[in-house]
Amino acid sequence: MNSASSNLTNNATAASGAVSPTAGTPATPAAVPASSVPVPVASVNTTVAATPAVNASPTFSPLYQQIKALITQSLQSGEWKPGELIPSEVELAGRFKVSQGTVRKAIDELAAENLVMRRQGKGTFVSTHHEARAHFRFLRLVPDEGVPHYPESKFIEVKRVRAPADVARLMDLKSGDAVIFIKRVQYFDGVPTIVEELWLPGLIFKGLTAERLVEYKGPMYGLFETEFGTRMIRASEQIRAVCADAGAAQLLNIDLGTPLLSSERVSFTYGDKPVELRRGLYLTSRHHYQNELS
Amino acid sequence: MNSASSNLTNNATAASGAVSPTAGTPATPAAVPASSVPVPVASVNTTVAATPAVNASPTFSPLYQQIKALITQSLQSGEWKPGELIPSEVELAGRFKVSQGTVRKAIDELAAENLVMRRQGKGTFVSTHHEARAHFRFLRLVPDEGVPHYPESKFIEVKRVRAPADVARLMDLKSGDAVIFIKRVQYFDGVPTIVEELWLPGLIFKGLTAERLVEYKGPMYGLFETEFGTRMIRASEQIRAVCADAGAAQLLNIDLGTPLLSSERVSFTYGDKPVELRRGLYLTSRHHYQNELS
DNA sequence: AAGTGGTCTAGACCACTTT
DNA sequence: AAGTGGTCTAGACCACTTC
Repeated sequence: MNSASSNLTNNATAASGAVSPTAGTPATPAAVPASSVPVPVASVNTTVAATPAVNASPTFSPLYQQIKALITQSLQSGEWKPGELIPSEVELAGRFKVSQGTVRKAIDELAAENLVMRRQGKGTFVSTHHEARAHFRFLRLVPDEGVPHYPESKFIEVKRVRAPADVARLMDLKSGDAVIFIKRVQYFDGVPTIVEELWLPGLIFKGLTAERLVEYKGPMYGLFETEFGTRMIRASEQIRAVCADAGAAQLLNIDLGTPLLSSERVSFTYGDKPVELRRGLYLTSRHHYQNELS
Repeated sequence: MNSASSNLTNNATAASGAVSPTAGTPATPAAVPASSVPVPVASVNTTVAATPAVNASPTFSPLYQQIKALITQSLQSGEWKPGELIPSEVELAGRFKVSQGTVRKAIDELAAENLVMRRQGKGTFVSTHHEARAHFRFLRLVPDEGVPHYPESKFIEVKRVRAPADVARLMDLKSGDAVIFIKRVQYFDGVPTIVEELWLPGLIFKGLTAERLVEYKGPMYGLFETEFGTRMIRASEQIRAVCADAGAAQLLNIDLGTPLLSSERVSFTYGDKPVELRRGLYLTSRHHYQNELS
């Protein structure tokens, strides 16, 4: 009988029990007033109430992971926009009915994944691609000598097309779905160094035109984030060495057959959803691809 | 008067004060018996007593960073060897006279840097290159199709030489210092795919011969770790596209001029000390260099 | 049952930023 | 002074592994 509510394996319940200086009522040990017990958004063994679909099965996940998911949802939904301040740890703890430490651990992971940035004394901010330090997160090509700086873009082509089979497969679309195709050349100090082709889902990037790309100053990912509400948060890249074909040779002003670094990159937004395919050819005679292994 | 010891900015002191249910002696609030106060290895604003050299200046560093440094020293000194179990968090907390939470945070970071591996219920182990999961930490070349597996090695040359200027510079040696030079070809499914040259400091790798390399089965880093007490913990890599020269073409059985991926990699051991220079040429017609950006 | 890491809470204080 | 994140402690309980 006193185990009436003990099947709640929620850690928070146990912890609240530790606050039990209210244990002056030995007669009804199980009769804890519901109102005095903090009600976390979820128990350890169940999914967060607000979580839509997906996890109907008994999913084991620590509280802080559930909080992390909730915060991520707010990021995804645009409740807090890139560059903005999110609520303080104390406030979030209150909202989710958990301790500050738990919120802290959730935010720690989000910061490690570059979704948010902490600044002591100021607060926690939503990461944005409109920042010097974010500019080279996905562009690893740096000059052999001198300081890295952002290249200039010249757009060769921007059009709406139907996705070829290989593109569709990589972007989780159906073959023939509408996509935006972009081709551009990038210059470092006036030297053409990168030629790349991009594919973006037409549905999300409706209204993306050559004009908007040209007039926009700054990294393309900044434009995507601000104008299309789509933020790239990670990418997977495959690199090869290839020979320059006629097209690349002309655009990069190099000899046919010059070795180029080929990169095929798929970028993902929240929920591991692929939202960009990028195929680039890098001239590596005065630049190199820098990678840190750990 | 009761602030007699408040100029001690050590957090531990403050926390110990919180244990003050011993506050039955209001007459002498500042007279806390020294023996009852845990004496951390260091205060927040000073360097750990055991730390040799380097930080004589007033160095600000959180306790857990100091603990992390102490643990790293024990790893470096070989007190706990690769693959071995390190003392439990509780034990380390006792040794360093800090709370388990502080040790925990220190180990969290070491685990994030792949220096140790935690296993719930078992303990924390020193990372080792003798493990399946470690094998591809530094080798990012994976087959376009099929499951990655470790290549076979064929050694072309192993000799003691004097370090050329460029090699010496990258490895923090003096030009002319003794180094071990290794040249080998690596095969995937019998297909020659990688030709690479390695330079290792002669002082550290004294006694490294072709025989020992050939007879040793498994990753070279495993051999280095076990036989020479030198563990690679991170590396910095520069990648380019180049054309196969005569030597590479012959070893890889390809046409002269075939595009190859060129990698120059410097590997570091504890204390960010460079201990290996590796220059590789990768054939990327059936393999690619895989990189995750985040 | 005992020991390990993993989670969660609560409360203190510190360092930094802004008002 | 007030608010934020950053550090540190203490203690509880959970999940997993081993004896």
